[in-house]
Amino acid sequence: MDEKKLPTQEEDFSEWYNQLVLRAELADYSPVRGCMVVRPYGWALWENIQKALDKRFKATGHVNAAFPLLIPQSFMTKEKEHVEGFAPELAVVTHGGGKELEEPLVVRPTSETIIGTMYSKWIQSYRDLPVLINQWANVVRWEMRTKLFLRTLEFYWQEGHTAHATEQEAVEETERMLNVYADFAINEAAVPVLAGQKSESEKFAGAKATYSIEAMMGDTKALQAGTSHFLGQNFAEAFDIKFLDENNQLQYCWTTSWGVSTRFIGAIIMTHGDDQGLILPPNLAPYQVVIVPIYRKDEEKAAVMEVVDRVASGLEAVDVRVKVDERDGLTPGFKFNDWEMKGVPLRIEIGPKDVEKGSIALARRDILGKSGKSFIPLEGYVQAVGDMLDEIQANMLAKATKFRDEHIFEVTDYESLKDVVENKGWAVGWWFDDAENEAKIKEDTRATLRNFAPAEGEGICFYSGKKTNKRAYFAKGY
RNA sequence: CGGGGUGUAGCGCAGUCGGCUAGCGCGCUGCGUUUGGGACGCAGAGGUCGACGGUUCGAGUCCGCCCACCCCGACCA
Repeated sequence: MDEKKLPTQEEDFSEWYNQLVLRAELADYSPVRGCMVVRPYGWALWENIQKALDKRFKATGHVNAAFPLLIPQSFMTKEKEHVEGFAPELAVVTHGGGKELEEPLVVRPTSETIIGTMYSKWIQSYRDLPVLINQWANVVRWEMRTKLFLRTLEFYWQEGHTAHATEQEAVEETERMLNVYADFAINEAAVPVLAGQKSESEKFAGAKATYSIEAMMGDTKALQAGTSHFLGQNFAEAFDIKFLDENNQLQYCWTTSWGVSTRFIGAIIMTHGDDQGLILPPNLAPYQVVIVPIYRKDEEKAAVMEVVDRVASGLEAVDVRVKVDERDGLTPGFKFNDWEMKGVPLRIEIGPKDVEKGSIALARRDILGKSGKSFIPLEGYVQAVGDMLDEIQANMLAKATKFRDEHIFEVTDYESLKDVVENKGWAVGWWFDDAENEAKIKEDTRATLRNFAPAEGEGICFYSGKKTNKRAYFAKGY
């Protein structure tokens, strides 16, 4: 095996992913099976995701708080569907301080129960509503098969939990946050997503309705990249979250919850990455620009570094995230490959020839080779680099959107659905909503109903032949 | 939990029929020459051969049991 190169996506997409995560230094395996260590470069990416989302949460009126990691086991059993959904994947703490606990504690797999408990205490009146809280946290779900970022025993996420006076408000909140996620995915991560409602069988344990954003990965499999749940009054009833309305009537609240996790990093990797490594969208990349200095002798080094420092500080002054690769003893060629593996959107090369000519060389990560390379005069480089980053961001979205659209196929009968999900990508078609039929398709093809698609008018279900006003996407998923 | 596979240096691996001092590549350290697409030379450091038990004059190698991890299925943000 050539250790310098990744396996290609073509020959083994899964192995390409595994090795890329390790070699780009995003994450590493932990001593505990199924857990992951997020390395500084991966965490920096997560921090940028956090910033972009958090800004949107604040802009829509939410505030952050922190709820505890440990939850009394009994809390988990209060909402019937919630227990059933999560029972198989709970980690339970039975001992503390050297003694067996009277009541075991579960490590949160999500926080509806503990937050619901607190909300019942905090909410008395319609004047207390709505409550719009988010928390950034880690959660634990005991998964059987794990994969870095996509499915690990412990993962990091944000979970928003809101309580409202009316059903309509809660439904609006659910949709608002779904749109926030879609906006974030498209405009920050350059990951085109399809937002829609999940089917009954795919919805969150305890929810009335679940919505998701679905992204297409480079192997055409689907990845649920974010979810938003309308919880109705299920949790309000289970946790006694009540308020007095304007008419002095006691009512249950309507609640929602919504989350995006470190899994989203997997979505970025598999949406944009190529055989050379990661390709990160400029808006989220830990380093937007890397500068590789080139020189032979010490005199050259001094002259080159003078320009390098000037270029770097000029960019930093307008908040471009810049890394100067000053590592000694590595050839420029090695550094080019190294930063390509790490997905830095734009590379600037500065050598003696550039110093002499008063220019710098730009190489964009989204277009490899000569066609992605350009030489610009030092004069006005700040503007040029900024424009280039914008262009890369836009190009990445356009490319990913084109790829996705080319791999979605309209189906009108079951045979063509089978062919599409097996060989081509995603299928979309008229679907008469029926859980049994959905299960049969899943069993037959291993493809699942990802979410419902926008539909106008009526059509004939590709499976049952029944008249329906719904359309749905089907695909194999992660 | 079912099926398959692998455990030898930080990583990837070789180690023949049981044989004496366990090797190779990458990486790592030092020095020198290099540096515009994955540099080279020289000198070094680094090992409870997954664990336990057995067979044997002798076990990385054969036998037994255990453990861990990976891949494929059932479940999943």
